[in-house]
Amino acid sequence: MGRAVRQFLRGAVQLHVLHHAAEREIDGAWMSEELGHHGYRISPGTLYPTLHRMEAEGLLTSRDDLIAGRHRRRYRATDEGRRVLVQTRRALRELADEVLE
Amino acid sequence: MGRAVRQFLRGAVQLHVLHHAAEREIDGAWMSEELGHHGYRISPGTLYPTLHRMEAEGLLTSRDDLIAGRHRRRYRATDEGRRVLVQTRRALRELADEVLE
DNA sequence: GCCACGATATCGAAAACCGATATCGGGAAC
DNA sequence: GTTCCCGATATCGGTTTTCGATATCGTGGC
Repeated sequence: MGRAVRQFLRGAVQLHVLHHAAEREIDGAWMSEELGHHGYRISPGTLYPTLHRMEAEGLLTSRDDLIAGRHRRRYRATDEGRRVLVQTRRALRELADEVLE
Repeated sequence: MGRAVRQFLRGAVQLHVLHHAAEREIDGAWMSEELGHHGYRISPGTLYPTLHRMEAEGLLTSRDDLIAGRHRRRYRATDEGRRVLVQTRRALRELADEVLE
């Protein structure tokens, strides 16, 4: 897959995160696997800072969950995150309308 | 508009460029205006290096056109650029299918 | 106590982004 | 024909983001 396609997918990572985090609690490992299924191949060194940024911007909240001894940081979308999700979906819809026949 | 939306749009800039450059000759100024109409607000310091990169990667070819005295670099998509356009459209379609309703 | 594990966090280098500024060539003014 | 202006493109320095690789951290098994 070319750089241009990867760059497009990278821009969509936050949309993907918000989409799932608005439905249920997610964590980094699950998100990494989920994105992998869609061919996103995002590295931990990109994914985790992205989650931190989104939390710092108020799009996500997190709590530290202990599961079978191992701790997982679980994220949910905030109200602001849901607003941004709506905006980004609208941008996606417009893009699709213009670029797909 | 938030950073997350802008980041999504930025990832789509190359898709937009390929979409138009596959139909007709484009130049930086026209592309900048066209993107502006869709709320993209990309700065020259990003747009021009992006066009250069895409040409260096073989997605675009350019010729230096003189129009009313001013020279404009006009771009067209290459065959490789069209292939990447198809791939990126496919990625967009899958994304829309997953994230919209 | 010590080690292996899995998830998360962080590191340093490379790439990309940005606003601002420089360049460049012809037209207009005079 | 010299000077100034204008618009498009190119480039600059600083900041942000990405990346693979590696470190950290807490628990359970031994």
